[in-house]
Amino acid sequence: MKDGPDISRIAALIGDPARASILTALLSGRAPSAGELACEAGIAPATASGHLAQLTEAGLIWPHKQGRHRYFALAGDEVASALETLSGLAAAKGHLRSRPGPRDAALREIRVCYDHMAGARAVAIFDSLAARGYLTVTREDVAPTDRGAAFFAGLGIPLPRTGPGRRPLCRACLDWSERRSHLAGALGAALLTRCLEADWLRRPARGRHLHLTPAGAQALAEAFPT
Amino acid sequence: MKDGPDISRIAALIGDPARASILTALLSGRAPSAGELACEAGIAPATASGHLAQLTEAGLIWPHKQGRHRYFALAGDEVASALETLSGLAAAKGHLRSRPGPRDAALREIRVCYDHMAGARAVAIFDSLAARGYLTVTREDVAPTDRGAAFFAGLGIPLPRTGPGRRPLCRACLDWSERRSHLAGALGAALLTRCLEADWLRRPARGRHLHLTPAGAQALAEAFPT
DNA sequence: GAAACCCTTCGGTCGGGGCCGAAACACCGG
DNA sequence: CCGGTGTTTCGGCCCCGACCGAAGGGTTTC
Repeated sequence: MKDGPDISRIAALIGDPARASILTALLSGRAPSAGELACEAGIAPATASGHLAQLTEAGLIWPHKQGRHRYFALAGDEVASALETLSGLAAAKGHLRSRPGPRDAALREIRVCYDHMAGARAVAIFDSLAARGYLTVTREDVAPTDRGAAFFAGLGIPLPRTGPGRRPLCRACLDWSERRSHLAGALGAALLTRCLEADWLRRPARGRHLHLTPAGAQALAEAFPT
Repeated sequence: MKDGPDISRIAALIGDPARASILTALLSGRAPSAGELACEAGIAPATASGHLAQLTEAGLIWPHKQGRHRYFALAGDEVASALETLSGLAAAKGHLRSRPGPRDAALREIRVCYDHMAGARAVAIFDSLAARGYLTVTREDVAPTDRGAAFFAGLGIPLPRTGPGRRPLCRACLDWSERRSHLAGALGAALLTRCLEADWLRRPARGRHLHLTPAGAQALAEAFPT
């Protein structure tokens, strides 16, 4: 009914919570893969694929295919500036993210992030590893030390193989509830797998929750002292 | 899933076509009533009322009650700037409004706007009135001259009464298809009523279209020469 | 007080679109 | 050629929310 550019089409794209999560994740300047973005938004890869297709077709993001992966970045600074302007407006009007609810508390404690652990407990594990010299943590990179490799072997986790075309061994993933890093990458995935297999953690049929068993609480406290 | 302001809530508000129409209408700086905004967005008053409540609660617009009417304005320049930024982004990405279709052409020629005429024909009438000195048009106001009053009386349209609490006699309404003003207000409404009653125009049961009868085409051409 | 007018609330309908699981498709390494 | 992995397509479910008609407050004019 109005002339001019169709403001509602683009606003509707940003208006979906999952797509907004994707866009704000891209606002950091990184170029994550489709799967990582799905994890970030808390949705299944299939759903994320649909969202990414919409955003790509609208010209808001640019895909960059490389091997099996597809990495995404914001299409330009015009997009970034529009997102920032909206953020400023939202902040000015006092519309903050959902305040913590009852089940939100459990999520903040421990949950699945893609294929590794996240939440307060995961951050504590990361800190413990770093404090005892099992990980070398730089601004850009995370790697296990020799002593760290031995420590993981003692937990029944041999270091996953590394190489070109394979998944990075370690990554630092920013935890949204803690605003600090937890362990991601192939090693983070192996750690979660080990915890599930040892029945330290159980994952419900649905959702991102993780249930910490009593045995798991004790084992994790011993393995990762503060 | 992310911290920070909830960008998606506000974007979702702007993302609905009806609400976007309302907001862009307010972007002109006018303060239309709820009914006018409903007309602008092409929705029923009941629906518009719901949208306006949402926008008000979100702090994007400010209501101003006056008598039976409720007028609305944008809540501030932050809102306006966010809308403009989105417009710019939409334009840059080539997302224009629906391209003119077959029935869109008819709408651009002549249509109903609330309770008066709009479109190319309505703009031509407005220009004709102004050119012949029947209307005094200032930047802020429109008013009929004495000669204009006589002219309208000759058409069978006595000047509607004016006064406090009553509808403004004349208003200039910006035409979206022509980007110029047409005659609104009580006088504009009376003109449309006269045209319908003289069977110069017919309005279908639904939609904003107006059908110009042959007699109407002749009568309007005589009454409002270019 | 009655009537006209503007706006809102309420109930109910309905369509769009987000979501997931499963399967198909691409790509890599062996 | 064959598993492992990342991504997309497909089919179907389901819920949110936009929409309208009708009825109910408020307000102004006669």
